[in-house]
Amino acid sequence: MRFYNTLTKKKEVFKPIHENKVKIYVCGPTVYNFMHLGNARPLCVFDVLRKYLIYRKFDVTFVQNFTDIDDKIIAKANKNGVSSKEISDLYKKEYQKDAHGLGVSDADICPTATSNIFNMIDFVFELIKKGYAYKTISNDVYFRTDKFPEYGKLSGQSIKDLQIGTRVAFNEEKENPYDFVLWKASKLNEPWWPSPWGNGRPGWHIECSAMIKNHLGSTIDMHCGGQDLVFPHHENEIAQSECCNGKKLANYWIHNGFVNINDEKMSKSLNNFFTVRDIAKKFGYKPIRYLMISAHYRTSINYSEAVLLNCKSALLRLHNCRENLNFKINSTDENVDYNNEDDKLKERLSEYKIDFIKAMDDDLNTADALAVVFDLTRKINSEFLSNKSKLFSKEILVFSRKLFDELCGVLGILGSKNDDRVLNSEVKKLIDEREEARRSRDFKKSDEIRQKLYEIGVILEDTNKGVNWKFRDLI
RNA sequence: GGCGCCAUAGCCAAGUGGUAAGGCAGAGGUCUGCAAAACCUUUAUUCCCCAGUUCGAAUCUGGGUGGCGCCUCCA
Repeated sequence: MRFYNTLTKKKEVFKPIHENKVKIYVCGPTVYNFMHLGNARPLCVFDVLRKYLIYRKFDVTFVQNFTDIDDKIIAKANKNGVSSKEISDLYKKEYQKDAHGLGVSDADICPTATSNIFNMIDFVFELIKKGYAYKTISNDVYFRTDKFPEYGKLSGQSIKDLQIGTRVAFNEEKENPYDFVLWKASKLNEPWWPSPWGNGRPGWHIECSAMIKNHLGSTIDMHCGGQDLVFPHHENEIAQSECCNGKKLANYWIHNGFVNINDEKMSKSLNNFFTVRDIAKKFGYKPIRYLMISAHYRTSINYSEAVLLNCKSALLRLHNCRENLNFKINSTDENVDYNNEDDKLKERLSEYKIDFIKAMDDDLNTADALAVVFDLTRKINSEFLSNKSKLFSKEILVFSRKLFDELCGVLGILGSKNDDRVLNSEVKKLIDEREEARRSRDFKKSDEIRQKLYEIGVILEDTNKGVNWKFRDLI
């Protein structure tokens, strides 16, 4: 298994610190608004990473934080005349709703910044003690970047060249323009916590460093996040953590690409963002997840309605395969014997799993893995589900379904199964009525009922084994 | 100014030295009462352009062109 490591700028063989245990930290959202499509990218991508590692029998501890204290939260709270906590609690809840819709599993630990304040204070205290940080006359605390010679090793930036840049705010209290804030002295109308440097609140970068140390320890296996976090956020995390702990922060740094609109980064500041909630209302959650993994995680993807509809169609093919296979299993006689042919078929089917793993092992190539899933779909359709296909034992059919579910499960792309829901009696009656009309060759009536059912949300397909029905809204 | 990424069919997208995966859309056929779903066939002599290296280049090197990102909060 190999991953592209931002730190070394090459694909590396993945080797966890402790045999088969993997500690992962993902930078989570600042909760001051609904999740937008850009936020959904790392969420889906790293959820697939996690599911894949678990699939490959790793013991994964997955931590994703919530930044619940921040300028934007405070600004929104003050604007709405409520507390910061009310804002962050609300959007945290809404974030989780969308995350679940996207098929994302809850992290093993999802700490909030405000529940780790004391760890942050300890962390800053330690940095000051070791000479890596200093307090200003305004009671802010800054990190001393020039005390860490390796500063810039993740992003490939050197402080010297950065100083040519024009975008850094001038602050005469700082020893060096690139020193970054660890602790902010309390201002009017802001939440604060007591500290050795006076009342205040933590800076953004220190939150992650402290939460990692608290929940995962000094060194973790993987640190993940969006490409825009490489500099300065992750660079600063490295500086803080490695100076404080004297140990490497993370062995593998994994960064996802952006979601673009017309080739431009989707962001709140550009005001070109779409919320996941709005898109899901229109197209459902599953096509969004599909879109996020349809390309390799490090490339940028463009969002448009046309592309999302494309994803929905692709997903429909997979969904049909599973539901048709299910129908086939439910309508297959128990007394068809398993035979040698089935053994050979099992072997051939297992090759798809090998290809899937090969794709995923190569820096989580979900696009290639999807191609394997589609190849398997064609195999299942042509082998078992075509009109000409012969009789198969239930065992081999169930084997195929298990394999199919297994691969789709790692990617998290398929929604609930048809049989997770039951038809109500009125719909059942209509289906029977249509069958009756069809048997007596009253096609006008049977087509009318079929159309009516379609409008209610049930699709009927006539097969040689009887009528196969599907819910229309499962994707 | 510094650092970095990208360009493959109508659209989305793998492939990164051995002769262009997969999906959507399109065309033709099979099946069906008609559908739907599915299957079969078909859809890039060519990978932004130019030059070079090589027996061989979408893939490597150099030079262009076009687009984007980070260096300020950001996924």
